[in-house]
Amino acid sequence: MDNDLERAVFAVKDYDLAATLTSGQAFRWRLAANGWEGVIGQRWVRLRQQRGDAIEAETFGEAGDWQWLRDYLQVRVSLDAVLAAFPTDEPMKAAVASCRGLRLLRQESWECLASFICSSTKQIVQIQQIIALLCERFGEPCAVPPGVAPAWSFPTIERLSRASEAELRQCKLGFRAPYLAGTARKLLDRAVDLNRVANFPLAEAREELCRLPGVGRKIADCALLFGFGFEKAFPVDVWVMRALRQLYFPRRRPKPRRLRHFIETHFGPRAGYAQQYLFHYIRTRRGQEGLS
DNA sequence: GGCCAGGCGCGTA
DNA sequence: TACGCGCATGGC
Repeated sequence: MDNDLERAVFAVKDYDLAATLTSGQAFRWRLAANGWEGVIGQRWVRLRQQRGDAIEAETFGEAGDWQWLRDYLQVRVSLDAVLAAFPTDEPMKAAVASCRGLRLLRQESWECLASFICSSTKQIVQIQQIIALLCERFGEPCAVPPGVAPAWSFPTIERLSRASEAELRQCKLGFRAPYLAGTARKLLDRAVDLNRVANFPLAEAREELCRLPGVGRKIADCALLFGFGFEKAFPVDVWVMRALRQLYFPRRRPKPRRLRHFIETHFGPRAGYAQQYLFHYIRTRRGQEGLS
């Protein structure tokens, strides 16, 4: 194998790489001395934003035509087109103004689903720790340049289905351990087939994912949005719920039914992007404007 | 030391 | 359909 550092540069517009990689959709990116280091598929990758209008990428070994990275970063998506699909209300304007350039990534579906099974009632830092442990223990080592921290691929369905609950608990999964193991086994048995889910309409895709242990509506929506490309999926976690209540229903108590209807009708065909802006906005304005 | 974290599953009203 | 609770673990 020809182990060389290969490099490419992608022209981008309205792309905030740092905000995107740290926005709670992917959990394997670390800021090192020479840029953001992570793993995509079996490849170690380093990314750097050059000024505002380019992303420089390096990998170690065969990079091929780099389409795998264009897909992951979604560099061809026009942010203008995304923002044009948003509602024009004040909360959305404020959310976009707070972080223009925030993007959605397109991750591998199994890794994305498994990552979010690990995420319930955990802070982002802890999710990163759990996933790092899983990769180190059950993944395969990646080729990395000399002097760079070791890196591992995300564990396969097959490998995690063979992991015992005790082994998973050692990765700090806690009560999520049987969920992750159970989901891996069900996928291995083809009781649920992720390749088929990709071609379903949103509601059916969600229903199918919810048949997996540890996967409810929120985690299903995260996987559908970040791992399958369903742009209308709108994951509601505690932060997004907080944003919706404070920004759209102040001093009211919308019932769950009403809230779901609002979400499905208000945010348009790219609601998932809108959700990501609201998530980032409410999390970063904590402590400001007297809001708790 | 108490509260909270990119929730889910299950029991109950 | 809508709550309430337990479930591990760690950051603040």
